[in-house]
Amino acid sequence: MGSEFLFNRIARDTSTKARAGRITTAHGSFDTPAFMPVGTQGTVKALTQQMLEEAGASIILGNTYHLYLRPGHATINQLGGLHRFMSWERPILTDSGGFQVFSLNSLRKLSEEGVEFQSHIDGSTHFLSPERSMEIQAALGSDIVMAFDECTPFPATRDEALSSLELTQRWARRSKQRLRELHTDPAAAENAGITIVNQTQALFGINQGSTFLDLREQSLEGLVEIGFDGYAIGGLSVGEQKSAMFEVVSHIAPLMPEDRPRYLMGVGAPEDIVEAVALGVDMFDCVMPTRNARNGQLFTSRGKLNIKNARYRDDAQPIDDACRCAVCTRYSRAYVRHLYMSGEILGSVLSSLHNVSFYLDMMRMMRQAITLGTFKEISDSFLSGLARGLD
RNA sequence: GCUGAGCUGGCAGAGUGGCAUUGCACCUGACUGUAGAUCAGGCGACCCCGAGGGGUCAUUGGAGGUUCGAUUCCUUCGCUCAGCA
Repeated sequence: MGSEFLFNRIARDTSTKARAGRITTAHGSFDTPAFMPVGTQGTVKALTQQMLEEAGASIILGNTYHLYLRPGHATINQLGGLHRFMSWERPILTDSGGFQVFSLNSLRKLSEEGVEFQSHIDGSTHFLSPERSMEIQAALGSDIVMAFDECTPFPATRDEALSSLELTQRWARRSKQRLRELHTDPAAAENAGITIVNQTQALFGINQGSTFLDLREQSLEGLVEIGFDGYAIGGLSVGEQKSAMFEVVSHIAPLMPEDRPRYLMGVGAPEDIVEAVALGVDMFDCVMPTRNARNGQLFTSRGKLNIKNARYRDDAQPIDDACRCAVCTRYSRAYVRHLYMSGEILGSVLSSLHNVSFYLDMMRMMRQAITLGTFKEISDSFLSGLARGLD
């Protein structure tokens, strides 16, 4: 594993820690800093794969937990893996199920071995472990596999954070061992009932430690010792203050191996992503553009806008006149609002397309600025635009 | 014309002597590795302030009555619907 997974650094900003690069996988390459739209159940909600391609999505997320429960990883494996199943030939990263261990905590029982949990769909009992998560992700054939971790709940005492990160550490080692085994020992895959559909799956380890900076360092050292293709910062945006989140990112990101991708999991709002790019983060994912779109909240270069507000009833302007996405070049705010007020599906479709396009354009803008050496000016101006508001 | 059933917020629809319930619609807000096309709050008028609330008045088709107190009971008028002439 990892033989065809590459991270090439292309440019580095001099006034910040921002960096631009290119990641190569078995399903092609994508440029960083990158935003990965979240497609939990084999679909980025409300968008077709063609829309995603046209909006410029170069990698998307899938989820181990959800796809394991439905339709089942064996089914997807038999159909040729997740790429073929959902007809998406660009890279895919799969989350390990670790986040569901956190968000579905009322339905689970945690042990050293793994997590016993009840399906949120039908209440049936299942067991997820590092080994099981690797089997599922191998069956799905994603290009980037995430180690099975425990997303430490917030708030956590220092002792809780420590024992949580140590568990994540042991699970990280087991994840690596099992994924390697599945890839190098044909009998192992066969015994697990799966076919290896992607020979070059990269594996990322996940940094934990809550808001304790020394624990974050301890976690990172342990992960680097095991050795991963990339490193993720997990356990943030789980209820802590934003200042605490950036304290962690600004401390730990620069300590992460320079020659490996750095991935900040679950973040975030546009301004959060810009700030994290400036701290040297390469990859992001977040449900915000898609979930908020379905709930009528749209992102613009002048801050966010709730399209359901009465003030947009007669507004002939595009959602964002600075946006050149397929929605903004064709439809008015009044029309999109009408779709929402009427409960029409197209409202969610157009809003999701706009929000995802907005995020992807923002990433493109930052990549270009880093390469041209203008990141500081461009990002400052972008942030002040967001803060200016629509009035 | 007779008989019966009704009339409650923008709409629908509970309540049957003591704070007018709920849904829809409408108005806001929230959402960060998706148990979420979800959730939360507001929704008669006017006034006050320390911005958290506080106060006054009105209100269940109209008018009257009984009662400490009426959406609820009584009288009457109006309107709607159904059946019968």
